[in-house]
Amino acid sequence: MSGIEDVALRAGVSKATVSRALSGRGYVSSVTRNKVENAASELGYVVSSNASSLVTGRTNNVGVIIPVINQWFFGSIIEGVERALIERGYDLMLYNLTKNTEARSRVFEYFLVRKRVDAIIAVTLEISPDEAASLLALGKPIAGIGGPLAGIPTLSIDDVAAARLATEHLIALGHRNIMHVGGDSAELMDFHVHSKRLQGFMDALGAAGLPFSDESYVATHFDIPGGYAAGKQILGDPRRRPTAIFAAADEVAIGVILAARELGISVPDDLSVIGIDNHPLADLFGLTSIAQKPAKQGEQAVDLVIRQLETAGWTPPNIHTTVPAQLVMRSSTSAPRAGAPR
Amino acid sequence: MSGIEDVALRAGVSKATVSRALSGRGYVSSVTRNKVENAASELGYVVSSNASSLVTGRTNNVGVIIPVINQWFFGSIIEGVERALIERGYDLMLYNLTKNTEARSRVFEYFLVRKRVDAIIAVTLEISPDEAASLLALGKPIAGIGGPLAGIPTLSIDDVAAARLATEHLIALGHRNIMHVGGDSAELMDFHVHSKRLQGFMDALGAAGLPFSDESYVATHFDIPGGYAAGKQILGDPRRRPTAIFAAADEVAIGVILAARELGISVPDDLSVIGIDNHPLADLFGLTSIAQKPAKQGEQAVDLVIRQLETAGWTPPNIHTTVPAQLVMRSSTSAPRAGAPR
DNA sequence: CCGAATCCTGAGAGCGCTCTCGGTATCGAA
DNA sequence: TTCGATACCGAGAGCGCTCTCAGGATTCGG
Repeated sequence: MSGIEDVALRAGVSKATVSRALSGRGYVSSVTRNKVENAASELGYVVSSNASSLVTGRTNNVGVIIPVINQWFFGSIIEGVERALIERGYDLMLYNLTKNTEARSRVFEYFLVRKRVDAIIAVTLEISPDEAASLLALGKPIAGIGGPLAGIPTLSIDDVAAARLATEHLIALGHRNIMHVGGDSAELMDFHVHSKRLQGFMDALGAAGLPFSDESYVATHFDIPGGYAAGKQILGDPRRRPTAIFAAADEVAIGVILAARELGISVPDDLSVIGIDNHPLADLFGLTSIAQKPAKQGEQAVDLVIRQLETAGWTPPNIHTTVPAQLVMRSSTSAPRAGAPR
Repeated sequence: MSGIEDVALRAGVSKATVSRALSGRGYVSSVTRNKVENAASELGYVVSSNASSLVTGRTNNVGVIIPVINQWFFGSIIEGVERALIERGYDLMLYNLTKNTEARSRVFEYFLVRKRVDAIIAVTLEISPDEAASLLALGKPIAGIGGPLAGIPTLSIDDVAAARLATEHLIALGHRNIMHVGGDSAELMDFHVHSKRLQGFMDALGAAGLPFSDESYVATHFDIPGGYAAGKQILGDPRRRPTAIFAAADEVAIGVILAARELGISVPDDLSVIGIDNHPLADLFGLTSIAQKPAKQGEQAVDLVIRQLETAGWTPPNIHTTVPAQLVMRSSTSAPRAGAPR
């Protein structure tokens, strides 16, 4: 591996000039720049990012902490973040922070601290005050997806509003007997998503003068099998059956639809179903949904940290930014059957 | 940020001793080690990995190149790789290498080369000879998932054998009219998976003396909607309808099942369906499948590169390793109906 | 035509570590 | 006692860059 010295020699200039020519910082005549570039490519030279980081203090790495990878929402975020980072010349260091406390503390105490990243993007991170403090103490730009999170700029859809929007859609269609299938709030990785979506559901019911009881709500796993199980449970008893279900996520909604189909319950004739996310499978199931774009949220989070990094003194304007979420109507929702129980 | 000097001062020892104490290399008395550790934690000191990398030449980073993130197979690999890397003290740098040639060449020419990673794990990477050469030229340990790939140790299930196993299962049940729904071989990211699974299908048919024609095979997108579309197409015409379908992946198989349900075709009574992967949703759909464990493959790939990194002179024994794949029987396959068309 | 501003380049210090090398202390075997 | 092996520690070189600083060349307005 050839070093900067070799390039300098070959180009007949000094190390300093090579550095300037290749990094684009400082004055270099175009003639010299060409010489240097030629020499560099002839030697297959490429700057050692370690050496350069050592003096500049910049690593050109951004750490991403994420609780799950293998789920549409999270996978999309990673894709968005990666794309945006590479485009700007940064590398992505991935930390999959599960509930596992051992690996967890390891990441916090060991990896993130080692001056390996310039900034951190934390995705739906449910962190303890200690952990938050240690993140902040790094003095590095941080952005969160989810939130709000004390002291950290975050962005997400307005979960309460989205849930209310979904519920209101059902109410507007004429439904009066609506149930909610949400996430299990015992699950760590939720950033209070579950409780907020439940809240929005309750708000909408309340505003419409509809009753809410324990019977109006079922918690389950946040995936298709979870929705399926909940669907089977809810729809099993014909007399209790609601005319509409608001699922807290499209995966859950799809599970509900599958359960309904299996029970011979027609969607939307016998049962309307709405979810949140606008998952790629929503189309296949004709699922009405509240759309959000996690990949875009990832890009925005990158913006947030990179801007802090590159424009001195800039700090994010709001502590929490709400990104848009809109109703996408498909065929899983309609007015309840005329003779439906109320 | 305090440096090693500060710790040395506070502990009353030299920089060299601090380095030894903290890195665990070389002789340090336990008394001294304690002093150093205390001083370090009191100061909140943590070694600069850049400075250390600069002299050791090791970054403790492993680059992972992967074509997709948001799919079960790939997401699981990332999870497995990440877990295994963190456990061993390495960080994961993620490069999502799509077909997009711009970002692609960027990763190859710019990122990977910059001495930022100690090793590379390439997942189902369909690379050009040039790209392969540039990877090898880095002189860094590489492992691939998929393959085989010239000059690079790889690991994967035996796709031909897995496909044959799936097909043989159908044949053994008595099916004679079997179709295959596979991936579109025009898609870049496939490492010839599609053609290999088709091959295994053909092999099995041939061995059983069953005919293969253009009609025996449909290519589609490698996901649930793709399987659904293919299913609709295949199952639409009752007279052409096979008694069994071998789908090249569980997502595709699930799509086929959904299509069948919609057409009122009973699985497995009217149609047997088998896939490959043992996807988490396979259970929900009762899908018989050939199981593989991508997360484990990820861990094995990590093993491969880390061992090369840490045990001098060690090189991977085989150029390509086959990992096991087994039949998992569920309820989507059975003997064909007695009066079924042959 | 002169001084100031601008452009271009090189010498060399130093980023924060690790590692070699040499020196001292300890200890068991000869 | 002597000697070699082993344990422990410090001084200082150097990893491969970037950046400051100083100096020379060039341009330009007055």
